[in-house]
Amino acid sequence: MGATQGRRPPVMADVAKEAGVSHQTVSRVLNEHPNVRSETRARVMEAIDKLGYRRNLVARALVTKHSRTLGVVSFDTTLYGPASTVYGIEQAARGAGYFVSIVSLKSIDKIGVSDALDYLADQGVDGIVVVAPQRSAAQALGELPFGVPTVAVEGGEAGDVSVVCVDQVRGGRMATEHLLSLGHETVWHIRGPSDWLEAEGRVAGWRAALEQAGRPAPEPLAGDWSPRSGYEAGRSLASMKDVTAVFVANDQMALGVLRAFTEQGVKVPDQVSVVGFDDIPESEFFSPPLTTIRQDFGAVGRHSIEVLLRQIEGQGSHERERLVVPPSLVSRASTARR
Amino acid sequence: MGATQGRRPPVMADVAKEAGVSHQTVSRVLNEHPNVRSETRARVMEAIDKLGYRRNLVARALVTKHSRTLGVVSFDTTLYGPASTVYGIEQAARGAGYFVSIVSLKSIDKIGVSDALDYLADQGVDGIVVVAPQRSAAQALGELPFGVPTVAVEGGEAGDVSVVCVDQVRGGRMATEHLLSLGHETVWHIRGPSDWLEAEGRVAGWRAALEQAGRPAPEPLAGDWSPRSGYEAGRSLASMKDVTAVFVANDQMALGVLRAFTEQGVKVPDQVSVVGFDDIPESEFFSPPLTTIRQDFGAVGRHSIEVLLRQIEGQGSHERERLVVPPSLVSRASTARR
DNA sequence: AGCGGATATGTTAGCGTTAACATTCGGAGT
DNA sequence: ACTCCGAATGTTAACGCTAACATATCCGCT
Repeated sequence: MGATQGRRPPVMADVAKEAGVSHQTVSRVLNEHPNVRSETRARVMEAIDKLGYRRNLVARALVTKHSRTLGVVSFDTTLYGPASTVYGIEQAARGAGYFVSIVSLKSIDKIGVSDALDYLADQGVDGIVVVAPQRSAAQALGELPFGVPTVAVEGGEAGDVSVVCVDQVRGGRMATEHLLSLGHETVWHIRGPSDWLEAEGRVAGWRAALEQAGRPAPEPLAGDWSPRSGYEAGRSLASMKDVTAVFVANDQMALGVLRAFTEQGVKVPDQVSVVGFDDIPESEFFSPPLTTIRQDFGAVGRHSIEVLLRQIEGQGSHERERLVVPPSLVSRASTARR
Repeated sequence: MGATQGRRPPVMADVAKEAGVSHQTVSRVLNEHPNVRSETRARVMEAIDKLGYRRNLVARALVTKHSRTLGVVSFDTTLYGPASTVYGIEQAARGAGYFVSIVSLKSIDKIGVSDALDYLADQGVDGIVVVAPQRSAAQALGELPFGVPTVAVEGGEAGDVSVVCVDQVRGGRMATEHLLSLGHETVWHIRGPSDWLEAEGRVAGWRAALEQAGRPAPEPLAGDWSPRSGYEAGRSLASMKDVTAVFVANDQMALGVLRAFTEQGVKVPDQVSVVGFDDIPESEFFSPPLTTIRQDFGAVGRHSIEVLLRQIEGQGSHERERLVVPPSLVSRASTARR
C-alpha cells in the first residue's frame, strides 16, 4: 500500500510526476511544441512509455472545442455505391487524422436526415458529410444545425452547402452516345426512382444525347434500382420488336434485364445491346460481361473530405464549392454494332 | 455591449439563469432525475427551447467516463458481407443510444487491427466490435488495449473475447448435403483464401458432409472471393468430365463459375449443379438463379451489439459468450437432380 | 409544537486537458 | 557587471458537465 497505484489509467499529472516536470510540459511534448529541451522531451517520453499513458481525447476536445471527429450520414450502406463512397470518405478522413462517426438511414426522408444531423451535432462533430442522393434528403440540408460545416455528396443543388458529385448527366450521355455510335437507331432507357437525383441526371443525359442526334426518345421504363425491377422492365422490352439498345440506370437492374432477355431467348449483344451504370465488381462476369459507366466512388469520398476540411480549417471563407467527378465508359461484351 | 450574448452557444448555466434555477437542476431535468417538481421541469424545458440549448456530450463524457460511442473495426466495407454486418451493427447500436465510430482497414493484418484498436481506445469508445474474418485479425485480439469490452464477429476462437458468428461449417455441410441429396456422386469445392476463417469453416463442412456420406473428397480449388478467381476455377472444372456438382464458397465466385461454364457450353443445372454462399441481392438474377446459403448479416450485427452491451453494462461478469447464427439454404435454379 | 423523513433544490468540487500568463534561467550585447 | 530577450518551464484558470454533499421545504405523525 502507500502509493495510490490503483488500476486507474495514468493521467498527465502522473506522467509529469514520473518525469519530474509539470503537466503542462507533458502537454507540450505531446503537442510537439517547439520550446522543450530535447532532453526533457526524452524524459517525458520515457515516463509515458513506462506508465503506458494515453492522452484523454475527450478532455482535450472539451477544451479545444474540436473533437477531430467527422459525421457521415448515408442511406443504405448495404448498396455498393453508398458503401464505396462511405469507404472512400472514411479512408480520407482517417488519413487526415479524423475519426468518422456513421449514421445509416433506413429510409431517407427529410425528418430522418434532420434527426441524423442533430444527433451528430450533439455529439460534437467538427463537420458532416451527407450522402444525399435523394431530393428529399438534399432538401433537409436547408436547415442545418448550428454552423457545423457540411458537404453534400450527390446532393444536386442542395441548400447552401458545398457539393461533390459524379456527373450523372454526362454519364447518361456517354452511355447513350456509345450505343448510337454503334449504329443503333434509338436507345431505350430503364430509369431509377424519380426522387433520386442520380436517376434524374441519367435520364437527362440520355434524353440530351438522343435529342442532339435527332432521334426519338421512347418513354423510359421505371425501375427501383433492384435486379427484380430490371427483370420486369426487361420482360416488357423483350416482347417489343424494335428494341435494339437499352441504357439501364444501374448494373443491378441491368443484371435483371440480362436475365429476362436470356429467358425470352433474346441474345445480347446480337439482338439487343445493353449498357449499365456503376461498374460493380460483378459486372465484368455477367453473361455477357456488361458494358457500363464507371463511377469513381473513391474519388468522390476523397474530394468530399478535402472540401469539408477546407471548410473546417479555413473558418472564415464561406464560399460553397461544387466539385464534379467525371464518369468513364467501360466497354465490354454486352454492346455490339447494329 | 453590456450583455455578453455573443454567438457562443448557450450552456447549462445560461439555461439555469433563464429558468431561475441552479445549473444542477437543469442537469437533473436533462437526465430525467425523478426529484424535480413538474412545474420546475416545465420552466427549464421552456428555457431550453427558448435558448436553443443543446447539452455538450463531450463535457458529459469527460465526467461520466462514458462516451456512448462504440468502435467498429472492419475489413473492406465495400464487400457485401462486411457492409451488411456493419450496417446491422450500426442500426442496433444507434437503437441502443450509442454512436458508432468506424475504422475500415484496407489490408487486415495484425498490425492494422492493433493500430485500429489503439486508435479507438484513444478516442474513448465504450466498447469495440471487430469484424475479424481472417485468422491474422483474430490473433490481434490477443493484446487488447486497457480493458475496453470487445466482441469479435466471425472471429473463430479469438483470444479471450466473446464471439458472434455464422455457423460456417454447418453452411458448408448444408450446401454439400443438398447436392448429395440430389443424387450427385460427389461435390467439388472452390474455396476462399486459406487465412479466412469463413473459408476454413466452409471447407470443413463440405468435407464432413462428404465423409459422412462415404464419398471421396476431390482436391478443393483455390479462390480469393473475387468473381475472376471463380471464373478461372470454373474454366478448370469445365474441362473435367466427371464434375456434376460444385459448391462455391461465395456468390461472387459462383458468378464467375457460371460465366466460365456458359462460355464453355456447360449447361447449369443440366450438366452441373452449382451452390454459392452469402445470398447477395444479385444471386436471384444470375443465369440461372443461384442456389445458395444465406447468412443473416443483420442478425449477426444485432447480436454482436447485444453481447457487447451486456459486457459493458454488466461490468463485473467476465464470462465470454459465444453466439452462433445458423445459415439457411435458399434453393433456386442452379441445382438439379442428377 | 416538535420531530423525522421524504422531496426538492443549491453549492462545491472535480473530470483531464489546453490556454494564458508568470516565472526562471542562460546568454548576447553594451 | 548589468540589462534585456527569448527559450524553457511552472502556475492558474478555464472548458461544460455530473457526483456528492449540504441545505431548505414540506408533510404527517406523536
